[in-house]
Amino acid sequence: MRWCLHVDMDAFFVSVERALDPRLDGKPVIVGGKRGRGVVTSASYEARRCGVHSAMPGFQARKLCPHAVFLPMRHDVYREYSRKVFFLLQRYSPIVRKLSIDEGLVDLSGTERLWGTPLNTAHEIITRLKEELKMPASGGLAGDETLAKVAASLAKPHGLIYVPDGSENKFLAALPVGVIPGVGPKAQTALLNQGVETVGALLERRDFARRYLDLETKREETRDHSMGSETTLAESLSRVEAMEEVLYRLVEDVGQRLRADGLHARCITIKIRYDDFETLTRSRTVDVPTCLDREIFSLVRGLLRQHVTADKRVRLLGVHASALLARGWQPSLFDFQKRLSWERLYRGIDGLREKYGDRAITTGAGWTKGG
DNA sequence: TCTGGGGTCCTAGGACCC
DNA sequence: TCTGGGGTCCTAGGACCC
Repeated sequence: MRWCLHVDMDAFFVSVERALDPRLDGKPVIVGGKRGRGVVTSASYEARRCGVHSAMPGFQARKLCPHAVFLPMRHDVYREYSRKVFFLLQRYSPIVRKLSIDEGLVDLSGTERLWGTPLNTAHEIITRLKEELKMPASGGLAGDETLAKVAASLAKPHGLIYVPDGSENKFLAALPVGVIPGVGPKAQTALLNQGVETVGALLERRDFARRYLDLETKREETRDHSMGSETTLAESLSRVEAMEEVLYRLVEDVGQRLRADGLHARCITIKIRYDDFETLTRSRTVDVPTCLDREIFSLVRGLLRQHVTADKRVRLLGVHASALLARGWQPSLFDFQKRLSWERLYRGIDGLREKYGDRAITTGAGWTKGG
């Protein structure tokens, strides 16, 4: 029998802040949403009682919960705590999969000899997370990954739900279809219009079940990764030159991350969002994959000038790299030499930044305009 | 001073090729 | 005087997740 434990941290970013500053215990705490146009990233359960939830605009959260403690995001700190969490999970099984910064899947199959029944082990893990790391978590224990995830989401906060072998259908039948990972508001509405409200009803409709409930076929690990950087401007822009300066900073960020991972991108995309929230993306695929700021910038600048609407103000700009390759492309020898020296230069800059901070080297105006 | 930023996956149309 | 048609790549948009 296979046993999957899905572990999901409760209000993870808030919990990390509390682990570092116990004075926050018991108070409504909100991470993110401080800047003018920011949104809530994580809200403590005290804050949620006021109606605050993640993705809510900051100004709204402040209105609903003015006495909350607002904290800025500290990504590095959360990543460090995430490592601690997964280090603890790995004590209980050699097979632990990281699903996100605050979610993991522990395969407890065959660990009975070492740790006792999967249910006891699951309890133990949730308890240790709380006691050793001060990280409250919820768990779902089931014979299937999807089921375990659903169970964990229903166990929140700080609970554990166990779905015994053979009781899967009984467990699922009465639940709304929205509990299925991948079924969001749109799909839920579409299903509701067809008279399908619960997972049980969905299971009876073979046509829909195939589309939404394909629990068996697991996705292959052939993911075509992508990475990007985007920013909502504190103030919307109307001058193209000002947009280009922002774009260059985004390009630098993406280029640095590509080089850090030893990746080259074949497809570069620009994202533009106007004040009225109309959003467009325009992409270019290149023959020679690149990780060079100057090449990426030249592409996105071209796309910007070609597609930006002159009389509308821009509130967000983004640069994304996709169709990422580790190696395997064959430029001509001449190009290769030339590119290699550029790559070396950028890597040198990356190194200095890592050592002395992002402000150590800034690009001159000539580069910004030059492409 | 309304509506973040990091991603993945899917669909659909058109170009192009055989 | 008729519209095949399958496969792949590129592009754009959108749903969804944390």
